[in-house]
Amino acid sequence: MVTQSEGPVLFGSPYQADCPARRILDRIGDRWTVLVVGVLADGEARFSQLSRRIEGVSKKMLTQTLRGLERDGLVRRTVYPEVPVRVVYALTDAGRTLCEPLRALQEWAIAHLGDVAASQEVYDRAN
Amino acid sequence: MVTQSEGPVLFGSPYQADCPARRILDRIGDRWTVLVVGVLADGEARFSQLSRRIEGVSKKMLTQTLRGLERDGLVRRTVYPEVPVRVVYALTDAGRTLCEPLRALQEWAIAHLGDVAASQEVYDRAN
DNA sequence: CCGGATCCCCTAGGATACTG
DNA sequence: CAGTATCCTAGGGGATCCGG
Repeated sequence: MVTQSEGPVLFGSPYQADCPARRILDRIGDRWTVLVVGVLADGEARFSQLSRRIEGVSKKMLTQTLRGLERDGLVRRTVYPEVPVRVVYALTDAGRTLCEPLRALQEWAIAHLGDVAASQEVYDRAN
Repeated sequence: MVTQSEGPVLFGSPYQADCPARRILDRIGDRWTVLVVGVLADGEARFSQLSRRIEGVSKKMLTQTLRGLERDGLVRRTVYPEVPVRVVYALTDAGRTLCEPLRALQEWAIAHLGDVAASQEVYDRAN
């Protein structure tokens, strides 16, 4: 099964400009991006709600991350010009499609984290 | 469909010590880790081969990444004490299970990169 | 309440040279 | 060939203050 011949198998040469691996890594390689998508997967949220649910994120990083996702068309930002402004963030249809692969990753994590931890212990004991 | 109730919701509270999201992000958040696994998905490889296929990675980072993967039990390192030493890296069974979710991500990237680029252009034009 | 603008620190990680 | 050790700097990202 590990065979591979032609076509854009695996991750190809990671430094081609148009290499998908590069792009996707630039996007999800950033921890905050993934966490924001994770929270928004539960439904829309306001800035302060995101701030609270993603403990440890600074306003600067949260803003920056949301701008990036908005630019990518994965998140929609809606401003309600009320008295104190209200801003709501939600995943777009495109953004929602990203949840699936992310969930697969999370499931992998849940399924294998125990083994990984055990392996680490063995490794550390031997070193 | 975006409803959610109980259970380990997508990424939950990201700062619990045992939160899977945290762990998995620590692992795949790093670009080199993902690229190494991607290359090894094609089969075992020597240090210099990895070095060549993953253009731009420094020896320091490659070593560090491989050590991390070995510690996690995802990669097996075999040393052949020949004249010039020969060292071969290969995915373990556990490591191979990680290929699937990663592939899903890559497929997402391929499918949506065009839209993302288009969205960016629109966004940038408006700003 | 949302988030822009600044300052500033710290460390991830690249370059280089050396060893077994 | 397969690393290890050392040095050094770019910029990620936190803290803080301000404006709409």
